[in-house]
Amino acid sequence: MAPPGKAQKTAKKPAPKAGKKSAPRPGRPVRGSATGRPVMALIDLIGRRWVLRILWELRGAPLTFRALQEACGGISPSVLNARLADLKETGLLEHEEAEGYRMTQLGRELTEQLTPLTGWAERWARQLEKSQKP
Amino acid sequence: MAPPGKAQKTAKKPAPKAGKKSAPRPGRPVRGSATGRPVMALIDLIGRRWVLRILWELRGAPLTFRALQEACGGISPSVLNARLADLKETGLLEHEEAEGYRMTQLGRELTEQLTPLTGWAERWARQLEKSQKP
DNA sequence: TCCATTACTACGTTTTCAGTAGCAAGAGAT
DNA sequence: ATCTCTTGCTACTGAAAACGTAGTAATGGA
Repeated sequence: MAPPGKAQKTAKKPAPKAGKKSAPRPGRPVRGSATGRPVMALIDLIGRRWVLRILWELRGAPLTFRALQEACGGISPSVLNARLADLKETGLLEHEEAEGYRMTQLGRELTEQLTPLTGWAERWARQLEKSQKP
Repeated sequence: MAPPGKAQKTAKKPAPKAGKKSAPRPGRPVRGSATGRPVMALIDLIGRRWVLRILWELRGAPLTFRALQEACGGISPSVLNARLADLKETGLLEHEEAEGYRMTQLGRELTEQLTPLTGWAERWARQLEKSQKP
């Protein structure tokens, strides 16, 4: 066991005392990594539920809040709103009165990197079929 | 702007009634999408907490359970084990006595598609710095 | 035998998400 | 002005997931 003798009194953490959460971003410690390396922040961000899906649904045209909610199969508005706040805060998307939520340039670059995953997913599906019901 | 008459579906899900969870996989309905499209299964899978991180940590050499746990900054063993089960079940990684957990060929192809995200994350970091403290 | 390591499992606490209801603001029609 | 509709949310409760720690069985030396 690595950490030496500090196990006797199980003192609790009394005051994390965070009033508000903010999105993971480069330069700050994130879940499971204190280095602040940008790729770790990205992994933390897009590893949160719905984030990837939201980006995916917005890869084409902008969508309004309600349209996006429907596109995501009825995601609850509280969670959707929280994720949208994260994505706005990290500069991946923005809200315009007329059109709704849309990708920023940066966001578009990210989703462009993600589109080839479709191809991989197809191969994955074929492979699983083969090994599953042969 | 908004699609008209199909916003008010009051479809309820009264009986989740699942004895056991299984990983999202192509061909089956996943969270927020009933179509079974492979890319949706992928989005669901890697949008789960720690999945992307685990893949990331295994992109180089295989790691034992403990080494992986440490690499992920002290992820709890119950969650790690659950995620490893998901990833084994979906054919992305496998466990070998001697070396520990290692990517399958398919898994390696996926992580190879993900590595360029490092570059994007660097640009993201620079952009956020600029717009933050100008 | 004792000690260390590995791969987990159990379980109580904390955090996050789901699901539904509802509200304030704006636009158009009457 | 009022009525109705849409939009973008907020509030609240209950369920699910993750956290964190302890502990167990199996294996391998010294």
